[in-house]
Amino acid sequence: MSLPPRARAAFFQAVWSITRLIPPGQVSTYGQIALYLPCPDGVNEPDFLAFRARWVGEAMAACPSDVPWQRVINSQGKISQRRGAAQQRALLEAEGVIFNDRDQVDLKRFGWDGPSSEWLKASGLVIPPGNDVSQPGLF
DNA sequence: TCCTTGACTCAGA
DNA sequence: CTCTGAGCCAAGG
Repeated sequence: MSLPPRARAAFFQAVWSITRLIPPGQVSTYGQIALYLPCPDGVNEPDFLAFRARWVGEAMAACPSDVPWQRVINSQGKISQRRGAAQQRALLEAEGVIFNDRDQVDLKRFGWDGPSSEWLKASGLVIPPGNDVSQPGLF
């Protein structure tokens, strides 16, 4: 399977749009953002489900300067290791996000609830089951 | 064309 | 809690 350039560009744009909604002092995860994105046409559904979170990571690696990329971390509540990780932590701490002694953020406390159902509907994105109620366990 | 690397996540041990 | 393997994509050398 392959992700056509147009679909890839649209996927990245959607990732960035959602990321821009994350308020300062809160964080989201690659997997959480992926939940709102539909499987692009021509893409194998099972493969999409397995790789969408990684694709969100790819989108973050190529994001425009107006995207608050620092607010997206991994599902363990940690900053994914790479060049720039230290800066990401510094930016988050400056916003009030607290890391524990294992370099993790408490997603129960700092995790973002996600876009409103109205926003998702207006954007043509996926409204995950239970989006109207909080799901502290997932994020 | 082959090989490597990469901002992921989940289940199992 | 930590570590590994599976999933098997996309870009660049």
